[in-house]
Amino acid sequence: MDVFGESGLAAARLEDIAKRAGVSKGTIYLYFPNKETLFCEMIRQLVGDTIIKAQERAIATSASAMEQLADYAHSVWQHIRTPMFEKLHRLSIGELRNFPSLLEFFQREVPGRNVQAIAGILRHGIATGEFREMDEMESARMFQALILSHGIWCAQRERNALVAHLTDEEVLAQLLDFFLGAVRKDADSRPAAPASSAANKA
Amino acid sequence: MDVFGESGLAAARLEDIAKRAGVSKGTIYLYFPNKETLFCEMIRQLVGDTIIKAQERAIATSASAMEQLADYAHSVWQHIRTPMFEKLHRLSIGELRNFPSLLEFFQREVPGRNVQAIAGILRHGIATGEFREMDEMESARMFQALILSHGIWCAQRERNALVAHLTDEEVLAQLLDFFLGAVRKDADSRPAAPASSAANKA
DNA sequence: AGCATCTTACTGACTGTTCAGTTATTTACT
DNA sequence: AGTAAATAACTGAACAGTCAGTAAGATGCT
Repeated sequence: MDVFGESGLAAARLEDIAKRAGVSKGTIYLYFPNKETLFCEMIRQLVGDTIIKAQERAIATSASAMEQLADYAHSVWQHIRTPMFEKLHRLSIGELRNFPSLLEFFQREVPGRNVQAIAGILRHGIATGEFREMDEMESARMFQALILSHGIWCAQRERNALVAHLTDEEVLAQLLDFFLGAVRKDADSRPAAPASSAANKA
Repeated sequence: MDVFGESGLAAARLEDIAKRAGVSKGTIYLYFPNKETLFCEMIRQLVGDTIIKAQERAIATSASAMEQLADYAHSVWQHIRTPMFEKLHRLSIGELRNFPSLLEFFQREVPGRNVQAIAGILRHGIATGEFREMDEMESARMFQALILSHGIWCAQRERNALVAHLTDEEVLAQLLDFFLGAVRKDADSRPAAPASSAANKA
């Protein structure tokens, strides 16, 4: 990942990978038929690791939904802000479109699982009355969109004026705040039903 | 862009670019000293085009802030959903980190300008009382995060379960709905019926 | 135990190919 | 004729992938 993540699939040199792994180039070919397969196996492995880490993000179901959400967001944010995730994401954008099944796998397992988890918390919050009525999958997707974009921007903070003046903590706090503002049940509930989201006129 | 966008900087073949441009490879070297420069000039050119297109997104200042926002979102969404933008974005993620000044330029001119424009609309809406008090740059950034992530997901709709079941129009309507829910002033006299009619004016 | 054979893991020099960049030549226009 | 623009054939470096060879241990035989 050090090497692929630095230069992408095409520009990465197998000798560099071998050196980084402490073996010779020939050895790689004892385990992988070619460069592409090595690349794909690496992605698969790392996505696997990510899944395991995600499963460790235990949700304290005793807490309020808002606390659960904050905890979970914090945990996801920490993961998104690792160099590892940044590389994985960059490769998934730049290279994985040439490996459609792998892209599908990545999308299903990484953002997909996140959205599921968030949706679960939202559902809980709706049940307890902390959150307004809504399509929880839809809102969870919104959350994922917010946290992912901000993670990417923060990864290049010094080149990105949008977040250059903010710390990681501030960014997370802002997006949590914004999201909570959108899902929290306020003093008076609004008439806009969740089913009215414009799927009708089509 | 057809060729670079398909394979990235390293894997793109100059002969393919020449063929696509209807010239021979040598001709390219009459205009560009090398492959990297050609690539950078292309990005610069396309970002320039994007800026011009963005400036054409006239805002009818007579309309309500909510209508302005819906119109602007619609226009930005149309742009984000072009193959052109998808490629530009993919390259900006995958390749531009090796050209820091170019990345900075891209970030400033593309998402930066968008956020500025949205912030302007929000400011207007706050002044007219349509929107609640807020940091409008912050909220505009949230909007950008929402629309950008969804644009990327929709570009690979068939490989991405998050949006596979939704049309472009539905996605846009959902995210506008969500965003408006977060910035709209609540307890006031809001026209309840057309709240979700953002995408179906046409 | 001593020795021989087999096996596994690895190496790195080598090969063939691909392709960025160059140059000698042709084309087209004034 | 002169010259600017374009070409197509060429060159050389980089590099993916190969393979003959090495080394270290395991197995088996006396």
